[in-house]
Amino acid sequence: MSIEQQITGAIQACISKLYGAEVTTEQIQLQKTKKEFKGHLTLVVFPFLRLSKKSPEQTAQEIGEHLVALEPTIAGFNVIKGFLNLSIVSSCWIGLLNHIHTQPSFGIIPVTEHSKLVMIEYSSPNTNKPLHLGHVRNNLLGYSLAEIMKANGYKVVKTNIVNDRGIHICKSMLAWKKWGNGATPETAGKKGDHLIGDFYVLFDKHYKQELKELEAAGLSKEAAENQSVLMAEAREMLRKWEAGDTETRSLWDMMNGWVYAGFDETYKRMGVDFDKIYYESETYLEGKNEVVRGVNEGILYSREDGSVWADLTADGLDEKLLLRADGTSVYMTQDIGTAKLRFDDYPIDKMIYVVGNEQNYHFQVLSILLDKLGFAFGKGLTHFSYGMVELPEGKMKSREGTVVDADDLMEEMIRTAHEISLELGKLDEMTPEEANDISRVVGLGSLKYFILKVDPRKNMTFNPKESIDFNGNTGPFIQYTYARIRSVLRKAATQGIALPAALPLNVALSEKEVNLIQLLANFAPIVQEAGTECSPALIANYMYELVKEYNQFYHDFSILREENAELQQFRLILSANIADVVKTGMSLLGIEVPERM
RNA sequence: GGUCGGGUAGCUCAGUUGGAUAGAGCAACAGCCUUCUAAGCUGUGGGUCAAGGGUUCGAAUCCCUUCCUGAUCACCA
Repeated sequence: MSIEQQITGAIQACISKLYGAEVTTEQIQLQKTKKEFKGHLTLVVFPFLRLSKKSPEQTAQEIGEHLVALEPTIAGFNVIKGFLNLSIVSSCWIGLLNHIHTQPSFGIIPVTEHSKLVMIEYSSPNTNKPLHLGHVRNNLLGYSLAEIMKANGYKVVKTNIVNDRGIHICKSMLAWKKWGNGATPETAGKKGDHLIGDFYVLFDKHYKQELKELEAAGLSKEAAENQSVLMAEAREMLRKWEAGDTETRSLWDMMNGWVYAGFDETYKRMGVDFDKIYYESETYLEGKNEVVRGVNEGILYSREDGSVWADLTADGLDEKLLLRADGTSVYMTQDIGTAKLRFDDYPIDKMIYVVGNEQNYHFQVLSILLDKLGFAFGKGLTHFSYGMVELPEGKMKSREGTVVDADDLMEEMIRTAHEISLELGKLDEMTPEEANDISRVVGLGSLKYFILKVDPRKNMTFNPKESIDFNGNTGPFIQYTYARIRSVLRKAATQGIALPAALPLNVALSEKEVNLIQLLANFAPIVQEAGTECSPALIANYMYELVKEYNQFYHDFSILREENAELQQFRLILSANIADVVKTGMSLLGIEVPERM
């Protein structure tokens, strides 16, 4: 039983005795006492005024007096307006720390055979250009959410649906054929995804030029687009691809292979991975059968031209096309097919799509359609909708060359971390390997934390000109705190200080120390909330609060120089547990922590 | 125009089922290394929580109106 539960019970008994009324635990607002006030837990007494028929101060006063008499764990109280601040005896807090200390899981729920299975789709890139900052946010959120769901006791399958077919891929292929001179990643000295991205841009450049010339010859914009030879060739290539033309397919295989090798490198650098990858080229025909079934069952309808539609006006939405007149699929149809495939492949209890908020409408429709088509999982699908990453000038635009490349960004962060570490003399006694590894951990930690600390639902601003900070509310600040604690613990070990399995309860604690125990105990509920709210940011902000508090403690109190042996042991155990929670919490964000930095 | 988000300090962001004097970081200024790592700690200044109304003992938080802003409303994905 937690301290809060114990106190809540005492308050219930107290209200019952004082006012002869039974109140539910929901009616008891017991919260952590604000820093400015004395005490540990605060009861808001306003809801009880109609019972006491007295002023807030008098009510708080009499409840306080009864509580102290009734509940031995309450050492004292003070009243400010309608707030009853309770002080809990030190032994209670040490008991709580002992409890945390002997439970290495920190509230992480183990995954068992009977755990529910959640599939998380994230990343989902196109194979015609390298990953950029938008993908970085997606990947970090997806990976972190997967870790958080695992910590909440779910079996997790991380999945990626690669958009590897379509007109955009053909554009890159065509440009390579026309102007590539047989370039490969090796001959060009470039990652495959970047090479393909360059050809995609090259196609666009030539296409624009062609349009300009046609328009100069007096054609309207629309007519020029219709007469474009380049676009016609790209479309022809797509037709050949769909017909299974051997030459087109092998070119496609080769070029996609380059892209995948590039993506793999980026994913590896970023520290994200997948359990199952779906390729659109293998799934895009799947939805059609479901749609045809939907027509037969009268859920969907055909028009005279043969196209198939869903009427969603009853749900307050529009009509939605599912099959074109020529029988080909659209995006929605493919997603229906992919969903079916996935549920055939895995016993999925919950499906989460990590996709930008620009597709809110799409997923609203998808959920309704899957439900109408009789898929039990349709209604319950979660669209983890996150906001855009914007530059100070607004959205990233590939045409204006303002797209922030994922590989460049990571390298830049690692390089900056290396420079700063050098300047601070942190790398002085390290081997080059150690120095590089710490730079990598710190640089990526900074980037990841910067992105994950923001509420995922909100758009966020990234200024490429101002490099991401390493001071203040940042990843390195949290990593640094961890490294400091580890350093103290190493020193304690060399001094032969042994730590007991449990601390004696009679050590007197400072407010700061109690505060830290309270924060530690908060980790488990935060992890839970991060899962239900789909918000790694909750964990990030908790981490910051915890280490900020710890750094103040570290500054104000000494650990190894403390002469009282029991107090010293208490501080070491407190510190060790904070380090463990930091490590665990950061791992839920996909961020590593260094032993020294 | 319809639908759905967002608007908190100069900048980037927190702010729990409605609770106390709205908090951090960055930037600016002023301090703290003979002591467990100064990527740290302490202090100063900085706010009409977009505006107005309502509910309430109590509103940044809930409701209504208005303003600004973003996304979406494709036979693109």
